[in-house]
Amino acid sequence: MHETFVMDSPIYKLKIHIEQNCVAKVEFNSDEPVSLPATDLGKKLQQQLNDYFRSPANSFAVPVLPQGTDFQARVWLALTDIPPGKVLTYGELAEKLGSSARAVGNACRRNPIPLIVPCHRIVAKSGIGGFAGDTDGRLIDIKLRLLEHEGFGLKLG
DNA sequence: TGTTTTGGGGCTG
DNA sequence: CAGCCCCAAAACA
Repeated sequence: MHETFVMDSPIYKLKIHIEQNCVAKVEFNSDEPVSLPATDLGKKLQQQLNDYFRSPANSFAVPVLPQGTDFQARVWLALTDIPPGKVLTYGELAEKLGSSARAVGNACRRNPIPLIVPCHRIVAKSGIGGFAGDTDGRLIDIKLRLLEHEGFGLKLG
């Protein structure tokens, strides 16, 4: 089972990919027209996203497609333990995992499901860090706006 | 402000 | 396997 839909959000247009009844990928660069989810999971996720944008305290509870190396999976799982309104540095998460900041950054950079797997809650000790594979531009702006939505000022960066 | 250390991952032979 | 390169970091001089 495979479906893709595009939804609008206060932050950006979101393109959601669903495979094997799991969320598989999220993209922010869709210029395609908005389309409606067809599956139960798609509808549920759309609802959760709307709830999140209404209030950041609403987090996500959806199955995600197993992907990546063992280490990447460990990092991505750890990300889901960070609640809205909290941020960790790459180094702090690395310490929890017995790894290094550089390696954690590598894994975050390859997170296929940004926002839902909240890699935006990881920042550099000095600076904003990257988002969705980029280190500047539009995607960093989205990261800043997500963090702002979750209660942080625009001082990061 | 450099420079070095660092660990995961991809690529090549 | 080794060797080499790339990185969303951080420590250090």
